[in-house]
Formats: sequence, structure tokens, C-alpha cells
Amino acid sequence: MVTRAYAVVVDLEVELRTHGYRVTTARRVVWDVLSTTGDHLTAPSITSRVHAVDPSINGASVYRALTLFAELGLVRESRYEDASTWEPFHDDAAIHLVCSECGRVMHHNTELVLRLRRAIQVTTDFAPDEIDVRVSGRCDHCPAESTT
Amino acid sequence: MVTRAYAVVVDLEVELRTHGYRVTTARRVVWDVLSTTGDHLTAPSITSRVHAVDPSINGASVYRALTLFAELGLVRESRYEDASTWEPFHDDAAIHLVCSECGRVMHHNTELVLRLRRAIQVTTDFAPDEIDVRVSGRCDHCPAESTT
DNA sequence: CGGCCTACTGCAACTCGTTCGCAATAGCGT
DNA sequence: ACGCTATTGCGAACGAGTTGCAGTAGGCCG
Repeated sequence: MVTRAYAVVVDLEVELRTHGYRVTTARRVVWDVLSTTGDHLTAPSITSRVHAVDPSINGASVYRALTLFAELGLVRESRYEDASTWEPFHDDAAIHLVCSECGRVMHHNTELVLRLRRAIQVTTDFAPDEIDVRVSGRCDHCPAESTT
Repeated sequence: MVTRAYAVVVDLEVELRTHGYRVTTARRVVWDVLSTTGDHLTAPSITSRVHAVDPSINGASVYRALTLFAELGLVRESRYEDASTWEPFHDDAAIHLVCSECGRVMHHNTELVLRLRRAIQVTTDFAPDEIDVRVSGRCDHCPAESTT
């Protein structure tokens, strides 16, 4: 089963204030876009969604907000193919299924990631930290077509 | 054990001619750089290595060669952090161990990738194609330091 | 509630990796 | 060796992301 697990709902205001940052319109809007979409979004597409809400917010501020959120551990940046994308933070166990037809990115939880981590610890001299798994393929909404 | 497995030695000339492409100096030099280094290299660093051999080769040609090689399945491009890197093709079973200290990228083969593929096939509606696993952490050459 | 301090923002210029159009060049089949 | 055309070098263009600066607006304090 392909699932999207965003168990942790983060209160942005609290998170910002706790760390001594101000709660601003730009940050709130960027956060809204991220948390209501949930999917992987490129910075430019985040910017355009932000502009749909409030065109006065500058692109640079979107980048600054994303960078800040990443520092606070609220979002995660990943680079797939030719674009870097952002999504609310989730843990390692969720791997990414990227549909090469429609570009959709899904999450899938599996304990195999944990197994993988253990295997690395046991069989190599490498001390694993973060594990990122990306699987390209075709999702169930994009059946294999023969013509196109 | 951390291994670097480049079992398949590709004859560039044959590969190019077979597909109707010309064998040119630029392509040969870029290929030499890639295959003698083996490691993950950024396009700019490939370009500078190429220039060390033959400064008359233009940067654009390096990109064009890389793109062509990728189409032929000779090299693989991956985007880690803020740079995209290139390396001779290897199969899925080899996962990437990226040292966050020294930036070194190692390969590690594990059948867990195959298991992961099967698990996805069995438990989801997603049809997996390529699987890319990146593990960040610390390699054995970079012991955990307490001071810095 | 009003005013002040300064963290943030908008703007615009800038960096830098990557791509593109075009004329010149060099593979390679004959 | 000759000629066709794929490929190159060049320089300009592009686009994502960053930065310096002056103006704006959070939010604390009286």
C-alpha cells in the first residue's frame, strides 16, 4: 500500500518563536503551501503557489523561508533529476516512489530501510546517517501504454 | 566490505559507432576522465580534468558528451546535495555511501536492494524501474572527532 | 495603545552551472 | 583525397539560487 504519512503536525508559529524567529506573512504562506500540498515541490513551483496567495511576496523570501525551515528541521530538500524539491520532514523509513510518467512522488514505508542501515553498520566501516531511497517507475494512475 | 565494482569495461569507440555516432577527441577525453577516475565527478570538475589533458576542448562539448553517454547508458547522473555528479554506469545493487566529511562516494553491493524492489512490487501498485539509494554518513577515513 | 528596535522583506543586481544558435571544423564512408 | 554532415568552439543566453541594501513591519516594553 502506498501511503503518505505526515504524522507530525507542526505548529509553525510555536516553532519559529521557540527559536527566536519572527512569524511573518511570507513564512506563513510558504509553510501553508508546503503543508497543504505535502508533495514534493520545486522552489519555483512553491514560489508560484505563494504568489497565487500573495503576489507581493518576493521569490527571494521564499528561498529564505525554505532555508530557514530546513535549518529548523521542518522541511527536507531532495534533489531528483534536474530539480531540487521540498517537502515537510519525514523520517528515513519513508522511501520515495517517483513516477516517471506523471512526476508524482509518493511515500512508502518499509522496514527494509532499517535492515539496510543495520547491514551497512555490520558489513562496512561506514557509519550511516541519513538514508535516502528513490525509486523511479510508473504509478498506478499511469498504466503502461503501448502507442505513445 | 565497501567495494568499487566496475565489472563492465566499455569500449567507447564500439559503443559510439554501433549507434551511429562519431568518435571524436572530446568524447574520448571525457570518457577517459570518467573511466580512469571512476568516482562521482561534477561536470565542472570533469571539465577541468578534461582541460588538463586538452585545453582546446570546450566546456559545452563536455556537457554534450556527458548527455550523450547518459543516453547510451554508459554513465549515470545523480544529484546529491547541491551538485550533480557523473560516474560510469553500474547496476542498482550498488548503493551510494556518501561521506559528509570528505565528500567521498563509495559503492556497496547488497541484495537488500533486490528485496526492496520485490517488496515494492508485491505491496504497492507502483511498478519500480530504477532504484537509487544514497546513504550519508562518515567513512572509515574520517573518524568521529570531538573537538572541531 | 503607541513607539522603538531590529529581524525580515522586496528589489535588483549578481553568480554560476548549464544550454543553445551558428559558423567553422573534422570524422569517416566512398 | 573529397565531400557530406555530425560535432565542435564560441559567445550569448538562460534560469535557479544568492546577496547587499534600504525600507518595512513584527513584537516587546513602557
